[in-house]
Amino acid sequence: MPYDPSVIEPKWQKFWEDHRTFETPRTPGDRPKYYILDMFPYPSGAGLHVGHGEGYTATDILARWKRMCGYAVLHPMGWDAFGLPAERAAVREGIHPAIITKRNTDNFRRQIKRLGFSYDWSREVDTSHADYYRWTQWIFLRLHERGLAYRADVAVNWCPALGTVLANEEVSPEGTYKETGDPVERRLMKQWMLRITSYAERLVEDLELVDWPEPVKKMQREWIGRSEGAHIRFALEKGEGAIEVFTTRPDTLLGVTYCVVAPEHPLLARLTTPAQSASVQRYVEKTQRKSDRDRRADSKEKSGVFTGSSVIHPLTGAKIPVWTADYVIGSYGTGAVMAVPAHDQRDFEFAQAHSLPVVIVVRPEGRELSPPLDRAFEDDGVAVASGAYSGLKSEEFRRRVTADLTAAGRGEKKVSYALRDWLFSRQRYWGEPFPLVIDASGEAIPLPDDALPVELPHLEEFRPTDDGRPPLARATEWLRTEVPKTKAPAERETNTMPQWAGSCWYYLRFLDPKNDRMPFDPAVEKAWMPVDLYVGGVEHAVLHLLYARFWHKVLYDLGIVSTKEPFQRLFNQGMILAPSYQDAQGRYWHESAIETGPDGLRTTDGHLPVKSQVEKMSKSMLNVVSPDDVIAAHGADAMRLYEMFMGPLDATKPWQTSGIEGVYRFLQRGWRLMFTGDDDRLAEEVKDVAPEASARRFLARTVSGVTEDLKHLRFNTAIAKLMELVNELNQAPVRPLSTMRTFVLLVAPFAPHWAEEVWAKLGGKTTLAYEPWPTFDPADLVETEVELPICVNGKVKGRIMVGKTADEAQVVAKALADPNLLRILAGATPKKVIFVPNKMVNIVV
RNA sequence: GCUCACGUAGCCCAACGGCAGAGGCAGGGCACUUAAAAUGCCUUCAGUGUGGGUUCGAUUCCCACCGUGAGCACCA
Repeated sequence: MPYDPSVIEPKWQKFWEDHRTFETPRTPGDRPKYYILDMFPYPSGAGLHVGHGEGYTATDILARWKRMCGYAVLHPMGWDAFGLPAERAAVREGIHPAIITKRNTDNFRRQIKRLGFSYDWSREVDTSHADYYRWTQWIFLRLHERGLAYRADVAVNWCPALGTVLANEEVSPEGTYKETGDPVERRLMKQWMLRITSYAERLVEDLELVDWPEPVKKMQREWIGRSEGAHIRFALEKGEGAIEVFTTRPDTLLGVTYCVVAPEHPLLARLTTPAQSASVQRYVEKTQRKSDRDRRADSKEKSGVFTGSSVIHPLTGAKIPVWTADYVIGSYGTGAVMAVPAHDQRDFEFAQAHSLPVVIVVRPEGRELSPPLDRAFEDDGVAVASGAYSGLKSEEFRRRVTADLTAAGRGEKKVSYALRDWLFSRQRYWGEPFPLVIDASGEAIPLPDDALPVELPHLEEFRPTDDGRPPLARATEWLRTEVPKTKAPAERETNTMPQWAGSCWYYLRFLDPKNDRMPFDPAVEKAWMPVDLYVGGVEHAVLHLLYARFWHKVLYDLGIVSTKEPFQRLFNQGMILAPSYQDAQGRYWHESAIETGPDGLRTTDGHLPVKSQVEKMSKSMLNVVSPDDVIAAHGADAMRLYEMFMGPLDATKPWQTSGIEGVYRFLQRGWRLMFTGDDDRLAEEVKDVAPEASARRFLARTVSGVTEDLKHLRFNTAIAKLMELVNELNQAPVRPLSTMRTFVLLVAPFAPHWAEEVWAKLGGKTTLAYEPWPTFDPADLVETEVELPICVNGKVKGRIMVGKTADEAQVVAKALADPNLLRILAGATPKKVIFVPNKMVNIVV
């Protein structure tokens, strides 16, 4: 039988399933553990795409390799199954989201299984099942007990198109929902919040503990936005109280020429004088109407109005006018700033626009700064015109003035974060219900643990109610309940948790997925955590990874997890793009409708000229590659190999349908190395003999190279080395059986079905999944002789063979004796000779 | 606007600062075949985006610019 993936792949998938080949014991026992995790998918209606396949293939290769290296490998898969798309499909199709979700997860499972991944399916979890979200609710109660969950009237990101609010992290800089591009507006609503800000410091600090890509750490640091500075109080000129500002530059305190409060600032009304009342009110209203997007777009012109009031400078006692302007953000710092136009570009622009004075109080070291400035000088330097502080360097100034203000009770050192609390409720049906009730007075009362799960009631209609309440308000029976202790009437919360909730802890549930007494057994947690390698797309750099880290730290504080961080090593696979074809009208054509004409690419039908470009895969661009089609044509093993062979795992790279031919041929050639004809006859060249020295060395190099590449996730070069080995063996008159066995084991993690089948044909009695990974004799890697290039002035002019241990004198003597080199040197005396052992000789004349 | 990553044959991609090519696709030739496909063998193809610098020697390190991609964007 020739190599036929459509026969052997289902056969081995069934074998693995029947024999529970990849079920993992409850704890690793005395073997070293390796927890390798994929970011579990949201099972969309579109099915698996090749981008999923890339990450899952990479982790599967590593999982299989680690098993062969003797590790206890935990490699689970599950479904992030709550979410908006299923709910929208439910409205559209009139089918319950649970049914749609089941349909989608069934399809995903089928597609994933068809790729032959070695997941332990007995640990599968689904975040939308009550036996899972029961524990999501349980964790919420722990958050609530610790004061980390609270309800507040907050200005939220309301998305009218979706009919729900969104977290800050879900809104793009343009003021749209990141997923769909629908516009988002500001609205004041009572919402559940999680106090992630109280973990801000640790979320920054503990990034030091993990082995993550630097860009991801950077994005998290920037999102958290830690900055050190001071709070300084400017007393109101009239009446009690003060404006408190946050600044990172207390050393510019003497350069303050005005203060600004945000239009949302609580003191604004008190500050506004009757004479200014009308213009301030007009300004505030104008600002409120502006979306975030407009506010940002208008950022070039610094608008604002004078309040009519002044505050007292905490050091000089001078009167400082107070303005309100929308360039100051109400929700950051204290919502008020001291403006130093000479040393802050934004303040400078505002001062220019409104003819406010500019006072220079810092000059660059070794240089004077003279007015008028054409822009702010924002660097550190030396203080000038700052009374007793004059002459101090900025750093020293900051320390001293902060201490002085503290002593005077007018300020103190302060760290500020850009991170805001996490908006944790959504006006949706298809999410986790909150485990609490709201009594007649409007107070939220948590339910006891034994009341969990609070199950989602069945609904037929998933749109918001006519009076604008969330879909759950339609479940009138479910809604009416009582306070558990007092039996007083109460209502359930009609909001649900956001999609991120379930994915915040799924990696822990995988450890003990069937446990019905607790989320997971702490003993099991200790044995497996942390996740050793977590692979997924970089799009989750801030959202999911920040939220999960936050929950994990809360669980750590509760003493139910043993590690500070959940994911020790993170790897982001690159995006896979695909060529798309567009005619002059901008219409897209599928690759199959394109041919090469005399003047370039054109459509086969009608011969319209088209241009091709490489873009993100998308339905509308007709360039989506489906794993089902690829598998049907070339099999899962070829698909796996090609996904890895395209290029480095972290690179963005284009899918080329023709590229898969190469790896498919590799599998066929590998097969034919061992078997000929239509029966299972061994090829004549395969003999049970010991390999010759040179063949042994080649194999040792391959084993060593592939092993090294696997360590560093360099799958593309590992596969290239296996191809080299096939090319080499193909030429060889004799193919020792032991060499062929080693070859098969090396291929096994990459193309497991192929490898199992060949292994069995070569006499294997059972799966090779736990066969020891091939080793080699290091002596075989040592070359006794090497060919050295001889350079003259850096250019290669010849090459000589020398012994590996030859010293400089020997090598140079041999080089200078080379007739060709003698001719090139033409009697010139070498000025200098550079000798790099085993690398090269460079003669400089 | 700011930050980061990446630019190597027609294409995808390799090369501890040391011979630019490991591998694959596509192209060409030959063999097998009545023919084609498949297969096997052989083979063409770049001097590394541009301009400087460091070095005996640069695809690799540094600077500037161009191009592509990603992230951030009044955070005081």
